[in-house]
Amino acid sequence: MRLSDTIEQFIKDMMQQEQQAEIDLKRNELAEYFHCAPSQINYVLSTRFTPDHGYMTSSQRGGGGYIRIVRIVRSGSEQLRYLLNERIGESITAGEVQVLCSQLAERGVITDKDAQLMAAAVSPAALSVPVPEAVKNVMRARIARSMLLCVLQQAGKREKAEVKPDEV
Amino acid sequence: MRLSDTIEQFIKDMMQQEQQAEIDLKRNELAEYFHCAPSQINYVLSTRFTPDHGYMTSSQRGGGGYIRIVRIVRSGSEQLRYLLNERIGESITAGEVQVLCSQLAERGVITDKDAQLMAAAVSPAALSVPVPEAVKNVMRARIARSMLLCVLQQAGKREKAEVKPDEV
DNA sequence: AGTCTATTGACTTACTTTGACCATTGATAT
DNA sequence: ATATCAATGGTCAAAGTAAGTCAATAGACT
Repeated sequence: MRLSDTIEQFIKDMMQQEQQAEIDLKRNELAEYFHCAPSQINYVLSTRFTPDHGYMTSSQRGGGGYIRIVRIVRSGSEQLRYLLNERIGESITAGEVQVLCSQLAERGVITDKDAQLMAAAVSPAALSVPVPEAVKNVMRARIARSMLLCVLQQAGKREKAEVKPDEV
Repeated sequence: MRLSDTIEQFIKDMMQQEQQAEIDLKRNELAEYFHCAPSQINYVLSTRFTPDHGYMTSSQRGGGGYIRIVRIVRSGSEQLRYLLNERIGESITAGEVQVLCSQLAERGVITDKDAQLMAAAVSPAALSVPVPEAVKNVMRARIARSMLLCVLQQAGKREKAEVKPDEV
């Protein structure tokens, strides 16, 4: 088995074992544990813990630094996943985003307010900068995806909070 | 946990506990208490108690000197207007937007979720397109303004519905 | 052989902590 | 009044810590 696979499994086991959808790692410690270059950890993250794989990562440098991996809960709305994986492609218009968000609101996946907020983020006014329209639409796709991913991740947190209310 | 974070929390707890929007500290005493260099206190102030974080600081040197930290108090709509008209200019970074949104959430102007949503809209991932960083920051300013305007309008609607006249 | 995946290491960027030196203030002595 | 001094706080750059990037190299699998 390749090292990358081992590290991937190690991290997943860790999350499994701790019943956590979120885990903090020390890049250097992990690297030392597996006797590899620290950047190997980044490789594993970027090839196996991406949003497409159902994970999001963030990190902090400097003293007390860390790498945080969050698993996006798999039970999110079907519609949301469809939008993320298929509907929104490389490029999308402001009008399309607006329609999609309204639909999400109608189905109760997000609030009306958030639908408006997301539409505002990709509105023509928001991107009024001398950049070709084609590029703007690529940005709209990324902005929309980034926000929907955020919603999906929050859905996971809420679920957990509701399922395990005491335990605090 | 980092020393900086510990000191930050210590100061906030102190203000919380005294129910005060204002507190006076002795730099040297604090530093001694935490066994650190006095300038560490300045570091904490300049990275965690800035106007963006909702605080202002002043100080006096010499015998009987002190450091004063004041929590800025503004109503939700005042805060939104301040951000729209003064704070967000032509250009802003992703990090700054993130701090400002957290602050709005902390003050209950928006939810934590919406703060994350807005931060996601201007995150590096959302704008990962081959465009100069300077241009991206101009776009961030416009996107943020567009979203905050949206929040302000929504707040206005609710106010009307709940019959809360001026305050704006 | 050629291509895709994995590994490594040199270099870069980000955040924190410390310390040497500077500036200001109030009290005290002349 | 003025000079001096002790008690504060401020600044800034260096050192320390930890993660990110990227391109060269190495393996693995057609």
